[in-house]
Amino acid sequence: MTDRPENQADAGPACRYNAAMANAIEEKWQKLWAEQGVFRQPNPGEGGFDSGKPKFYCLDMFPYPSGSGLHVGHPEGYTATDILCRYKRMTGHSVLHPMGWDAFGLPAEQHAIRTGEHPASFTRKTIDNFRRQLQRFGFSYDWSREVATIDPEYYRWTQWIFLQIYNAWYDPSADKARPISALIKELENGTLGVNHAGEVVRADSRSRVAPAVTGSPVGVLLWHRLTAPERREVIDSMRLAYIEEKTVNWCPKLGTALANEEVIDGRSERGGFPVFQKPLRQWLFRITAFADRLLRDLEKVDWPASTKAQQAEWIGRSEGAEIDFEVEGWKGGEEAPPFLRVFTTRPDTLFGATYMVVAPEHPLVESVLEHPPRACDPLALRQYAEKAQKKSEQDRKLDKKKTGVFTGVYAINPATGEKIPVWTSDYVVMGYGTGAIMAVPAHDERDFEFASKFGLPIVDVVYDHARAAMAHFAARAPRPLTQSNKWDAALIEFLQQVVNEDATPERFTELLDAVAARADRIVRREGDGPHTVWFETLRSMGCNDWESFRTLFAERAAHRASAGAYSRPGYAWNSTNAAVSLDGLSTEDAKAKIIGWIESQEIGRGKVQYKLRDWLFSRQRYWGEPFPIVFDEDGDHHPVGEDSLPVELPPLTDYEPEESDEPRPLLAKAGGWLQTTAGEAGVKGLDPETPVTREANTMPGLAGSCWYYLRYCDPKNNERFVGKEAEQYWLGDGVDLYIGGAEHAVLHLLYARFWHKALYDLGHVSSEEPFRKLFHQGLITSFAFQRADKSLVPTDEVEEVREGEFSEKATGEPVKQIVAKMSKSLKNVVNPDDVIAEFGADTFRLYEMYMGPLEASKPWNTRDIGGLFRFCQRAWRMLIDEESGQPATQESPDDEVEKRLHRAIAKVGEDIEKLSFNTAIAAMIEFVNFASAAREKSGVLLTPDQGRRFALILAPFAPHLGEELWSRLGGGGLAYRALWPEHDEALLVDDAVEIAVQVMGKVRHRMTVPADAGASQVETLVMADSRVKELIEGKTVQKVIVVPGRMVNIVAK
RNA sequence: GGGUCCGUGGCGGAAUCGGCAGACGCGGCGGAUUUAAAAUCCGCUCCCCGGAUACGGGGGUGAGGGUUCGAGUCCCUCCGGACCCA
Repeated sequence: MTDRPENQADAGPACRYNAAMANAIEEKWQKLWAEQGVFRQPNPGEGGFDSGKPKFYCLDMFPYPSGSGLHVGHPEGYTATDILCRYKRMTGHSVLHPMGWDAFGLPAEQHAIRTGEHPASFTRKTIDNFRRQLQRFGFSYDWSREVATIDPEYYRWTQWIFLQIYNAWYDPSADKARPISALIKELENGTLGVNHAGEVVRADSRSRVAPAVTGSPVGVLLWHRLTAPERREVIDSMRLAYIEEKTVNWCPKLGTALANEEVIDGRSERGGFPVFQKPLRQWLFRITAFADRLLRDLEKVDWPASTKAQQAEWIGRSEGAEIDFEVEGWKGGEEAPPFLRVFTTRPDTLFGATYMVVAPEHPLVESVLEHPPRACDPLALRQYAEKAQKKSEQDRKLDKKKTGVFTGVYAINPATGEKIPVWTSDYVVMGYGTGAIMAVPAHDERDFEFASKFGLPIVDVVYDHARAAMAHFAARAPRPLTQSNKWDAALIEFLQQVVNEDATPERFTELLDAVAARADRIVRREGDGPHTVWFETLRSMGCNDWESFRTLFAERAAHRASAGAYSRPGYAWNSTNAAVSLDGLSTEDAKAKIIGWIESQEIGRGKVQYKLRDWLFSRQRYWGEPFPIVFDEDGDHHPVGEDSLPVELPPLTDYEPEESDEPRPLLAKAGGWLQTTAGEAGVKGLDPETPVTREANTMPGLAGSCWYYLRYCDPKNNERFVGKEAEQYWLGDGVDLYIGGAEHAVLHLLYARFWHKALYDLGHVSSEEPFRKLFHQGLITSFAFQRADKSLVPTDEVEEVREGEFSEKATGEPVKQIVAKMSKSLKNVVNPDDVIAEFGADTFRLYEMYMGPLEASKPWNTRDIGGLFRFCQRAWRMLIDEESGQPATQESPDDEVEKRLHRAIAKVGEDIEKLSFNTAIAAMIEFVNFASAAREKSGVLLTPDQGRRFALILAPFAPHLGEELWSRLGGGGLAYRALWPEHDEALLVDDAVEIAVQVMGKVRHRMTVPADAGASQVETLVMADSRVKELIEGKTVQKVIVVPGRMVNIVAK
């Protein structure tokens, strides 16, 4: 920046608003606000609380205090909420506007490994730096409510919430979480029973579905007959927080499990070390029990449509069916009945299931290996199954090259009665559905690839609109249409009819008859638009003559011919047996019909399935919340008593993960802490001397952020995670406005909603949804430069040759200016501290809000900041004499200035409510421009009162400048505490308005008419105008449309 | 491949319900101030044609079509981009 504006120089008048002054007044007011504690918002029951005011809870997303400090993206959302909060206070609200730190996480731990500095001390420093940076912006956070997830007094309650969830189960009949104690009671009194599979069932329920290969016969077992360990197992399996052996990506070198995104080609993203699949006992949250409510309740919240859509997509509700396929040629064990159960979202394609696939881990594979049928190659099968274990689930699903082995077993397709082979392949995984699928290669991409590779039949059972029509034509076209050499022209006539009418298959025969009736008039019209497209389609399917076309559909091979599966909805085809026919039905109707048939045959049932998985809650890290759980010598888990919380993190001497084949969390290094007694750990119900081992995993990063908005309501409470009264007051109907980035659209928001609902069910919070209104600020991007070959050039290697034209300094080659994310490599990262030093925080705030709509992603352009700095300067000059620093005002108000001021007040207030800050600022600029011009032309000044009112509407945006102007103009107290100025509606409208006069929709003339004139009066005035008469001379006026206050349109020919 | 959203001057962007397209800012051009520059202030600035004053005409919101007295805004097709999911 060589040509930086000289706003720092002390040249110019003594009292001009420049960077030095901006920084001085900003620091002055920040000090004063802090000294007077003006940002503190009391809770109900505390001194200074005003119960007469409506509440407004405005929340910023919990920042992670990274070592590199704030970037320009942080203050965007924070400035928006600050403006709104300041405005809400001025309009008489009690405003809760807190800030805190989501401070656990890997970076501090990695820093500890490098430097040996304790993650806590490092994190404290980054927090202090973040807080300093935020305070420099003048944000009005109530810092007395500051919380950090790493404070033992905070994570004490994170652990407490874990225990609430641990001690709860999901009661499907009540559709809510209830305490485990209630479950035990109902098992005791026989309302609930336990079946042989160890599942809790209603005592009176009877399953009509035949048992599957994986299940056991159903029968109700009385709770009282179970042994104590059996009972314990049943209870533990019902908890909302439960332990399960889960396969993870284990990296021995790093000594930790990795998320799927951290594994690339079987190696760790960091370091490139090999990663293996390893079963690990881990904690999971049963979020799937809440799937339906999490989906349903999206309707209750005011959130961006895209975010709702993403959550719904993530939850992934699909209505499908569970179907049992009879298995032949396989002598399973006594206990294993000869059925293969599958779940499918497309039961309507049942007729097209030409083979089945089971996961390599499926019990059928093991059974087959014990008694191999004749067609089975046991050696190959065993090898394949073992190899599959080593691949990650992600790789298995995505791998383009399909592999698999035939099990030698056949199943019967219940719809067609055909024998279909059962294969095993790693593209089917055990974790989803039943671990077995019916493969419909014509309508599923992966099945298609598999079938193509292994030569399995591919049979069409669904067609899109056009292919359905082709199939109809192939089967039913009368001879006159097909015998001539114009069969393709006739087909195209028919297709045109079908498409034009958007006809469903029911109408096909009728349309075909109509085409046949004029068979002699059909000509081939290749070369004219739509016809050509159809001809090309036919050729691409390899249909060069009538016979090949007819055969294609007769053999149900249209999808095979076009070398791709058709997986979208369409019309069922080729789906008829003696008992049921789906032909011609839309996919939706076909699903309903086939499910009805399946249920009537007692071979399956309709079933709702979710994509959502339970939340894996264990991490093998150090820098996270410890679990309030210990294990006894039998390996059974026990909760730490609530009065013994928090379970604090033990100090470690080093944070280096152990290189090991055996997954071992970092905390296992703290031997003295790990091995303890029940008494010392505070476990109830065990002999205090019982030796126990603490849970050495820690909670994941998203745990602390699941409830911070609750703690803010009552951050110092040490009796409860949040006081009841405070929670009800601030959160009775949820957070009023939650602003943060769209990158948290799924996980954080979904997990927080899940915790909130669990707490609601258990009676700890009063609302069902935590965040009533959500808003995402857009990304702040930056300009970057692109060479002709699309490679990017760092910003400092580019110069502007002419307006809007840039070239690379080294080569002189022209480069294109594009918008890209800020990145260190592109040298286009902006540091807020630098910008503040050069222009002040007020200018920074104004600039970010003026860039464009809050929700839009927009490029940072340093050049533009000067405009907002000049606005501050002009606003200052409008009211303050630049030489003396004294107010430059006059005694009596100018009418026009007063009118414009009212308009600005009204517009700014409205726009703040709409979060339309860019247009609010534009309105203030317009006012300042008007006042400057008035002074220039006629020496008119504002009165002190007008100046003060302007200072008040400026204050939410540029709080320091607002405060300074307010005080210099004699405002009493702080602008921060003042009331928003009133405006007079009567002054918002002019007596006369200029309207446009259109003739045939084109603006031809402008006229000034009274603002309150009615439509007929306006029409009379307009039609009497001489210019209008001129314009319509020689024409007949057919109609005159009057939009009062805007325009008149004369329809004349 | 699917979902969500978006295409308006040289740039960022305005434009309630379908009613004067381009508010406001940047940049650019011209002027004032200055020894000079910076800073500051004032004026002009969608494109084209004619008149050269305060005017008149034509075109124009990614492309093409449609609905309407009237479309940046609504509908259809296409092209391009962003984000999310796969």
